[in-house]
Amino acid sequence: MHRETLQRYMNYLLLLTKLKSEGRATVTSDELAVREGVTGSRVRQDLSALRILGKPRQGYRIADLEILISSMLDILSAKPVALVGIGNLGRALVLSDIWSHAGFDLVALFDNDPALIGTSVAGLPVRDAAIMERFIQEQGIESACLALPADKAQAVADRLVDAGVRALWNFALIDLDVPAGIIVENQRLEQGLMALSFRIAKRNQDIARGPQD
Amino acid sequence: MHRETLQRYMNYLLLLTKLKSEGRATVTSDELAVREGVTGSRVRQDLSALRILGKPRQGYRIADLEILISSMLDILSAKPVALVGIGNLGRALVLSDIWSHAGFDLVALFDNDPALIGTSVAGLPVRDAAIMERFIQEQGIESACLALPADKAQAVADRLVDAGVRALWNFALIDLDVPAGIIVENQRLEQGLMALSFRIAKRNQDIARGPQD
DNA sequence: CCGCTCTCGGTACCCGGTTATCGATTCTAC
DNA sequence: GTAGAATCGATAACCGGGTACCGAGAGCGG
Repeated sequence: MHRETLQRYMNYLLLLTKLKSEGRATVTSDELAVREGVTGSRVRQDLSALRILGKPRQGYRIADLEILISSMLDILSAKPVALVGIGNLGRALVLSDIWSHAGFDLVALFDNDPALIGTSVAGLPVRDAAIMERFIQEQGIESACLALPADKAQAVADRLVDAGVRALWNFALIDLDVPAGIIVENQRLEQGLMALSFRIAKRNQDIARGPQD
Repeated sequence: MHRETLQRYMNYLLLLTKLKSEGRATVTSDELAVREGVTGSRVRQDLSALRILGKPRQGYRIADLEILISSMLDILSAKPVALVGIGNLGRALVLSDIWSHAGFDLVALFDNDPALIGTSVAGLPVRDAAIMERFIQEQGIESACLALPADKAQAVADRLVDAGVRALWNFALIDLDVPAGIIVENQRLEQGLMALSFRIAKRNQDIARGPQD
């Protein structure tokens, strides 16, 4: 599945949550399509791929969509995950509610700063990074989040993989080098900002060239 | 230009920086291609679109690529940008070096927490959100970053747009409703984590189905 | 009960992104 | 200087995601 398709599913889910909160029970393919800048045909194909059936003149049942998309993304489970690096970014992530929304259960925090070790964030103790491997092995944790400076990320990633972690969510701006089969999802904040820069430049060019085109 | 193409350019840039730091002066299309999981043909077309010329048996000059890709993304400029919301995420962003790397100059911080107003982060004073509109108008700031809870983001976005901001980098997990012509770049951390969840589920399925396929 | 309308499900088509291919060019080796 | 290898630039072929279209079924109005 292509990244863009996956993103559409996630956006459907976001929109469904909003619709449900408004009391809606069903939604048509065209409604979902407009928000994504895509046609109803595409939405129907997306949903058809998940074996979701709608009804003519009614649309799709929102509850069904939520369950099926969620289970495809496997965000209803509670995969244990560790977070390494309790800086500002790490703390922001700990305090957010994204973990459960994405099927994870944040169970451990690690840092190597003596001033932080032993403190708590959102009820979770910050543990000494020195015991990281042992803890991860004992708990059978297979996912980890790296909220570290770029120069420390590779070394920590190596240690995590050795300890049994098989999926990494990486915020450091480097290309992690990991063995085959280990999943790395890079969250490149910088790229979002660069994309914004590009879009601004493009808009300004377009305006300069022909405002009414 | 499609999002994926844009991302390739940004990844080229990231790799070029790394290569340059290793002392390399030129790079071949195939080298760039491998990292992106794409063919040399595609890279050559990407670069050709920027009117970048390479030389047979040598490749492309890294310095040229950097300049041309950077100027396409307009990341060599220093567009003033304001950041609203000095929580953990906001602080992490202030302290990062992404702004200059993406062609922005972080010039103002805003929050409405009296305990924060007047303090400094990375040398920048946190200003009272009450004077946000005036400051932005006076300084001619056209870009802003929203590092706020979802329930406050829309209201702040409205105020910013009224004050003249025309591009938003939004970390709140909502679809901002803005007038036509205003650019919104959503940085959905949640989606990165969901994508990781999906990829883990998919890998586990693949392994269960046929390890050697 | 009978059309009418709306929306789904499936199919065919289209377009653009990706790959493959080939001639052209330049560097290396001898 | 010449042969050979490597790599670019351009073009053609391919492929798959996206769209358009059409028939079918479900609700609505009379």
